[in-house]
Amino acid sequence: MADTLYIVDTFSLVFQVFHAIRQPMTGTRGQPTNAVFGFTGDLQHLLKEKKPTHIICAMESQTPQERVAIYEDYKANRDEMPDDLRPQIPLIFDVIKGYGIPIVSHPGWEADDVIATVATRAAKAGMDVRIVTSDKDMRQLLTPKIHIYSIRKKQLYDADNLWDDWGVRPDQVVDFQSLVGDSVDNVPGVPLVGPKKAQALLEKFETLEEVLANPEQAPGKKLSENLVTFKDQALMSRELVRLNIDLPIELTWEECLVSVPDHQRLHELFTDFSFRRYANEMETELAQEKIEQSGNEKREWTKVDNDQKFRTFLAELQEQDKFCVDLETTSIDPLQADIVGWAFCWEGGRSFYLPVDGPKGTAVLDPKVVLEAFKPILEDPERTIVNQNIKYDMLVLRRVGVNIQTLGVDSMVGDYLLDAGARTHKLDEISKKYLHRKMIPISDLIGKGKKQLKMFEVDVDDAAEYASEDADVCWQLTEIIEEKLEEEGLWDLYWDLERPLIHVLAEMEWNGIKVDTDELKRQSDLLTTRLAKLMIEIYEGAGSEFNIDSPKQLSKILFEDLNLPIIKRTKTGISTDQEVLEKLAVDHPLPAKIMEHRQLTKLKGTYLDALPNLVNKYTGKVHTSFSQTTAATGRLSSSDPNLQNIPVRTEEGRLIRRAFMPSEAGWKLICLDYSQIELRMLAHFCHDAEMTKAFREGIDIHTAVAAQVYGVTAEEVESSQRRVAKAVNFGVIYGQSPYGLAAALGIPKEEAAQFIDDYFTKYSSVQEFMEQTLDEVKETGFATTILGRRREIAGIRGKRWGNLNMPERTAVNTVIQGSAADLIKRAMLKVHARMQAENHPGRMLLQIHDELVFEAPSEHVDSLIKLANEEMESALELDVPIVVDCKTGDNWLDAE
DNA sequence: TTCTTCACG
DNA sequence: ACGTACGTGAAGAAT
Repeated sequence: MADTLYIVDTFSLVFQVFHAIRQPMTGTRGQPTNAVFGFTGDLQHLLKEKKPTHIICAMESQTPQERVAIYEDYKANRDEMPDDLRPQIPLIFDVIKGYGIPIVSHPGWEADDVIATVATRAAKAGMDVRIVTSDKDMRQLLTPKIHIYSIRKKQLYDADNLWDDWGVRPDQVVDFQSLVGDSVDNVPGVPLVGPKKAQALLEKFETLEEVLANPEQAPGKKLSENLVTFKDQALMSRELVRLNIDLPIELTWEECLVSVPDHQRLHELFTDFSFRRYANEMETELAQEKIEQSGNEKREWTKVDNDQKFRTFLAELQEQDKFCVDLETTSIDPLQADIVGWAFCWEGGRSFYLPVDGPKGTAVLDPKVVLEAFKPILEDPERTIVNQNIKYDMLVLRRVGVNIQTLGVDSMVGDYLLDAGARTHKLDEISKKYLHRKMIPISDLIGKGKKQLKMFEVDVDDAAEYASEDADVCWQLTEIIEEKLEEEGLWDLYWDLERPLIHVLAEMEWNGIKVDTDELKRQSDLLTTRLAKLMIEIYEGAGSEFNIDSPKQLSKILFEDLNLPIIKRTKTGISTDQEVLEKLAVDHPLPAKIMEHRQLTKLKGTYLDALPNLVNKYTGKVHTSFSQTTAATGRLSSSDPNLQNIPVRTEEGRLIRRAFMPSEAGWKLICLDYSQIELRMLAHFCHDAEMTKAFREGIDIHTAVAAQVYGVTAEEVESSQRRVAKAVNFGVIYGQSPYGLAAALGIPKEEAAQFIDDYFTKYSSVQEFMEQTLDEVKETGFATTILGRRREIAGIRGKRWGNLNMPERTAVNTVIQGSAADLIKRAMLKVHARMQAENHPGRMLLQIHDELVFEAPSEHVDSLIKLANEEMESALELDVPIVVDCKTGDNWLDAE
């Protein structure tokens, strides 16, 4: 493959993106950055997608005068550089330099001539040349080796394309343009000659000389005259159009080689410009470089696969008061997983693997003997156990009768506190982050896709290497993370909140919740019937059959066949979401049916039909998995199945809750939920007298706010006013914009802006809290919650409320949502502790952000409510009272 | 694997 | 160009 040189027509591109990106973009100091952003994206596209071997950025010198000497009005029609663009030019230079791309210009000459010279030279040297420009003048350079690349259209342009456009060969372009002229560059040309006439003339006479030599043969009297009158003007135009390919530019191909970008410098620049995504990419690259530099050192590990070795190992384990234990098992679901092997690592970094299962004929230890020997050690409260995601191992062990007592650092949870915003907290990821060490991917052992092996089918030596690396890396990580947590002031949050919470979450997952699969089946069957009918009606209404679940096919029906108006677009097509369908429903009966169909298929597919498959075959219950390390704000998340999003807002969906029930006869479900917890948290942070008063007096907060803003008494507040107040209240928590509020309420943006204004006039303390929060986040780089949980937030700019950007909204919301998450986590610990202390037979089953669900024998319901209520309401001392509402029932529907 | 949509707080 | 109120997880279609 020949080398490929990309020549970037820098200013051509810069002007293009500057005009393409209309909305203002600003960096951390308010400097405009839209053109920098667009240009950076273009460079990245070229480097990543086109993968050139060589690249340069060509531009004109400060004083391009050569052509002005020929024609003083040359480019006189060009606009001055816009004020918003000028300051971006040095920034663009910085970016180009950061990528290590040479900037090439030549005194007195324009970029076009520089490009022509370099391109011609490179083609002669055997390179394939791609000129990145939208400038038509460059077409004269086209050869089999030199093509033009349009970065907007992502298309190459060659002599064939030229023939299609103008009907001339590349060597005729100069003559063609000399005749036609160019208003942009103020090249005069010959009057009356446009592209069509020029093409015809050149087809007949081949060259400009011949055209001018035979003016009488041109069609039309006036045109013939013009060819005589404007002969000199045409010849001068040719001097303007023709590019110089002989500039004495000093440039070696060596300098043009694509090199490794200066990731450090680019990271600094992109952070300064608030290009968050690009900055993150540079960070990843930096980390990658470090890993590649450091390499992996081989660490020692020992396989323990006979009784003799096991006795020796056990004696050593007895000596340890802190160690990492990691299980290799048959399933990622801890409640269905059987142990295949045990990996350990401790002080001194020595690691071990003990297989208890493996391919036929390999030496393994007796699982029962091993388990019995380990049980007292693992259950010894004086010994601290560390690992990555300990909750998993706790549950696997609990199934075989082992209850781990004392937890130390969980590397996953620890990293979550140190770096809440990280994409994941998986072991290989944090290993790269803290140890700069790459790990053996599990796919090396078991493969990937359909024919994955089970862990016990893997060669024991391979399993041993893999497993002991896990334990080894994890041990090192827990040591480092412990130190970091202390340094960062996050140790108490870890030790007193997140660490004990692991026990509570394990307990809840272990408990599981009973679902009535017959009830689910009944409801599913009902929906099947209704859906069948709906489907027929929809096909009739549409006039044809199609896949209703396919947004693409649905768009065709709605917007092509029925010609309904397009309300909004998605990235790849026309939106057909709920909001759109609601608007369309006014014009046509079909959208309403689609909406109903959507709702029912959702209920059926995601809940009614999916849940029975997730019932555990041993317990007959569903055991969700709570993730402690997913939500960047500090909330938990739930999956497999997600029991935090069981329908409740619509009557039909709500019925699904009837299928969730107590797991034993004579027991009840109990739901306790915090009332308006996020708004109370807001009132607490603001120390707002009015809001605090409303909460202390137990007045409905939305009514109270409506009364304040509208200047009426609570009794006079109308339901529409309360609705607006409620939306504004939520808006405050989410970081509202007039746009968002307008969308939520279905009112004009100006009206929404007015409400927000009025709100902040009445509640200036809320505004102060916002501003204070943003100041703090800007200064420290972190949003911090009531218990000191932190989330890194970059790119905070102004603090003008009503026009917040993503980082600002995230910052404010994180403080409120995260503090509410802190509160309920602490409540869970206290409730759990009380239940243990009082030996309460009830069980904690679920947490749904501001709500806890329990089950208990009927006769113990009251004591549970009392206990839980007390602990939840006193979980934290706030400026405002914390109120918990409670309901009980024979199923989740009745208990809501 | 990515996109769109929609269920929850 | 991006996204349009914050935070999640899951399903089905399209790629």
